[in-house]
Amino acid sequence: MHFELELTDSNSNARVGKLTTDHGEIQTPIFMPVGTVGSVKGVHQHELENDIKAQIILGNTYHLFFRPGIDTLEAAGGLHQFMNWKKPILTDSGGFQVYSLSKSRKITEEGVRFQSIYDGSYHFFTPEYAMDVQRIIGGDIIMAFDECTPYPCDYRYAKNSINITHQWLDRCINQFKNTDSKYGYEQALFPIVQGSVYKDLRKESAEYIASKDMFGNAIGGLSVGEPEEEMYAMTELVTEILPKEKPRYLMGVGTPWNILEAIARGIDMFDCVMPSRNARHGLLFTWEGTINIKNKKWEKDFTPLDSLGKTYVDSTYSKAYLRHLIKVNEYLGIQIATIHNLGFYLDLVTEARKHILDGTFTTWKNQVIPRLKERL
RNA sequence: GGGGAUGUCGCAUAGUGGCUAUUGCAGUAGACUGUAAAUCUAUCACCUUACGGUAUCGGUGGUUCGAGUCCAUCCAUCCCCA
Repeated sequence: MHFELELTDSNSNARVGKLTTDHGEIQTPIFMPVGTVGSVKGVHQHELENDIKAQIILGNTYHLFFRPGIDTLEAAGGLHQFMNWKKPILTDSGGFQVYSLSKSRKITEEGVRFQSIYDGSYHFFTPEYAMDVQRIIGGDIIMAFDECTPYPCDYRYAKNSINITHQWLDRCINQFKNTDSKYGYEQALFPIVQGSVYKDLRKESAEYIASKDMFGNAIGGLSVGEPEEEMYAMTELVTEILPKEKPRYLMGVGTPWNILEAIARGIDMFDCVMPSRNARHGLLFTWEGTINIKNKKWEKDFTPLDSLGKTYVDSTYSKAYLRHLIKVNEYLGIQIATIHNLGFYLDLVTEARKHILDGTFTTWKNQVIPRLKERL
């Protein structure tokens, strides 16, 4: 795997780069659609590649571990083969699910004991096991097993938590180095910075993570409910510490404007459920603002779904038609909305990339954000 | 012509004497940030920004301290027999 930093903006920390994996190249900054259980909900792999123009997607260790299970995934030859997605995949470690799903979980230095949401069975995940499972799933990029702290989170808890996350990281790295890829292509392990909204903890964590000299680095524990300003401040602080020549991934972010602000602070990779989930719920992101397509005002609006949108659904279907499909619960409505939103997110980062390259990023960003925030 | 049944807020429903008439759907709006989410929340008779107020169970009349619920009658719809 190889990352080439092509250019850094002169007016901001925004960067353009190219990440090369055994499953192809990724132009950064990039948005990675989330495909939790072996599918990006509502769309075909064909649409993902050709219409949305996704360059890499996510899979989730926690959910895939339970369904279909690692035996099936291994027998299938890994997730790429199983789902017939030939481009890169990144898998999350399950650390976030242990935080967001388990009511009864016990975190110790050894690992996490938690109850499955599917059948109530008890499981014990360790950093080593999280690596093993991710070897089997076979993502090109795999994530360290971390603890994602909630917001708000008191200082003592956050401080203790980064210690555990850091210890776990060492064990992840050991296990990662002591095992091999199962399917003949390279996998890269990304460690994760934590530290809640505390500057000194973020700094300490970022320095620790940077010292591990891994292929790329991630920032976790943000966009969990904290004010946007805090999220930006933490991102800024951490990106100043993380090495410039390695890709930086801000986990779970975010709104279109969050993404542009984070790009300005030196982030290269994003993932978020928002475009795909909100599509299913009828909320569309466009260059002119967000649209709640379920609103009565679109009932007889036969103009194109998104006149500035670049996917074929944007010009093929009208707002009134999509509103109708969503209102009557037709699957096609979800499919169209998801293609639109994910297509828009990919267009967003592509435009950002262009503007970084031609030196107009900051002006463009400041111009476009107020419009993105409009409610149509 | 004879006999029977049923009428509850757009639709469908619960409710045989007692406190704010139930629930679902539809409608209207809101939420959603490393996805247990095609989900969740609010609202959903009328007036009021709100607090709050006024109604209401096909119509009318009656019994009762009190009626969606009991009685009479009318109206509407459906079914059966001629």
